[in-house]
Amino acid sequence: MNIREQLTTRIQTAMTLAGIPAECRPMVAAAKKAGFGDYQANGAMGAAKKMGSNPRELAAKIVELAELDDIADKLEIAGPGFINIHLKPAWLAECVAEAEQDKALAINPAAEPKTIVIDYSSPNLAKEMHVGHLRSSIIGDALVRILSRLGHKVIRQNHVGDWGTQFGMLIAELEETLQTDASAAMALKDLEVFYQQSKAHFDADPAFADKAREYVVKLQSGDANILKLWEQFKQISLEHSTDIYRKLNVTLTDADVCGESFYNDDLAPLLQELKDQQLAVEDQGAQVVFLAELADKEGNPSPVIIQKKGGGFLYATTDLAAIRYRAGTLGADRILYFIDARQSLHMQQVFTLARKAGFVAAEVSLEHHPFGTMMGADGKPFKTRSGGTVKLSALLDEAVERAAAVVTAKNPELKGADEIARKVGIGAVKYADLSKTRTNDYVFNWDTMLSFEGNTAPYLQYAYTRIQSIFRKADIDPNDLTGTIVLGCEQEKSLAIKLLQLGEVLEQVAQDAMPHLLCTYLYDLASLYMRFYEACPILKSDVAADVRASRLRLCHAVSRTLATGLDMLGIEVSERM
RNA sequence: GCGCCCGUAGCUCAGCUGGAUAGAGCAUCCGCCUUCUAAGCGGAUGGUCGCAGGUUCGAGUCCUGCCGGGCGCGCCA
Repeated sequence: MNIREQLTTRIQTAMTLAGIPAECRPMVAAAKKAGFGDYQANGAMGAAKKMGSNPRELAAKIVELAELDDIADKLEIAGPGFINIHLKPAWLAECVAEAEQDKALAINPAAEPKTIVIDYSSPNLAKEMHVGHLRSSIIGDALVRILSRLGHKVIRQNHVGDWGTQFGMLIAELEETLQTDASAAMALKDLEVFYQQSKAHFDADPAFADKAREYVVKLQSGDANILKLWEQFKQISLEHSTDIYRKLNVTLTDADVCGESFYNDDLAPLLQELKDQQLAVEDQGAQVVFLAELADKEGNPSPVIIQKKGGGFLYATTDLAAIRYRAGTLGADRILYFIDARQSLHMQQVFTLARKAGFVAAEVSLEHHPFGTMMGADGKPFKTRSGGTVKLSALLDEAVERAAAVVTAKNPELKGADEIARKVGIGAVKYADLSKTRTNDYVFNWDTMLSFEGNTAPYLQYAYTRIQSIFRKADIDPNDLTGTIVLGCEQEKSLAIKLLQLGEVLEQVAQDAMPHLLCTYLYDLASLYMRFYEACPILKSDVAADVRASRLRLCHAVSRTLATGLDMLGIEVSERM
């Protein structure tokens, strides 16, 4: 089901019959205003310009030739040559009825299913997850869910930081702690504290610092004892992350972890290949690739350091190994990176070099989908009151607490309030982020996100429960509804059209990795439902049985669409709230 | 210095391949509960789309310059 696609096909045909060149698109879009019909085709004006003819006359010709009798009531020409399309309520009703019954809500699966690798979350295991990991985790996970539902093969890659010099220090500290403390789990209960403790130890005690450095070397050379400690550390740190993912309702599991250490053995051969291709050259003792593709105005090429003076590798090296693995071994058609906008240059370098070195074929799409910084109310990066980094676990706990306060204040007798507060609180945090344009910075505000007014998760969740309440009241199973859907009034028709647009929206979200478009869609849908709810009684005694049945099916289509849409954003709904 | 991103209502944000009178929510004001959850709905007020040019039938959207803000720019990741 895709109204826009159907209209596009048919109007394109009419345009061809009218002698319009094929490169002129029909430009079909949902109507921008209530008075302009349901959909509009704006292609006549562009075509007329190209052909040097009169746009209104051309529009008239297209209207005359277009075969839309089965789906449209009338086509009108307005302004300089807009074609306004009024869809047939009976046809819309049929389509909605089909979607309401269909397991997949009549969403068209992707025409060509692809293998899509998604790199997201990727915390540093040396430390606790903090707010800086929030956006990548939830935006990336939303795309995982959406692309999966469209029928793509999605491979999650949690590129965790589990390697590097800091691990020498941490392992040395862990070893010492284990001599007095019984368990590693206890010692690493608070990763942040442990990190600071080791750092202080490292700075204060030269002997310890030497040991830390020695352990880095031992780790890299594969010393069994050191590796065992490292594994232990990794394991416990990963459990922290997994806890966060569960709390956040993010689908990542241990199976998706493919961290920096995974590529260790590949780094030296990779460098050798770059040297063999004469891409990497020695410069000031380091191995560097100069990319003319990213040169500045004066023609100075952009340098990428592949190997440090001392022989160590950098994250560019690891990222190159990773991208080659993803394109090659994993067989990706698209590789999506959900990484902070500040790393744009780095990503561009990696992409450019990966192509140049032949690590990634031209057909494979490499996409950095950057996002902005999370800001506090003061417009500066979000921090604790004392200026520290906000831990993700603390943030999520606070979200649930605040949601509990709001929920119990509104509805003191609510049963299962804890579970509902969890869904509302976590949903609010995620939705606040997902609903903003990804590339912009956004202002984090508890009151706004937990409000039941406006474009928020609680508003959408409430719309869903309101519908469930109707089904309870009527004592019916919404899956067993029968009867014909009839779109008798404007509110019902607008609602039906919106319901049928889910597929269009998902297609665009899948293409541009912009989940806020889905949020906007769901908010529009919920708003239209609320209007319908006010205007169209369902269970009242004076409502005829057939009207009641029709409206119940509409309700069901809306509740399924809301639940499915929110699920694709990783947000849960409740039967009551 | 160079590069990338951003600048839309008092605040938070939309605005899709250039399209019709630039839209929501909050806040402010006015209405609507003997009626399916008023956690809602309807209405009003509020704009030199940072500034100046340009491209064209048409620019918030594309191009150039400027102003203002953020971020990045070879041995951290």
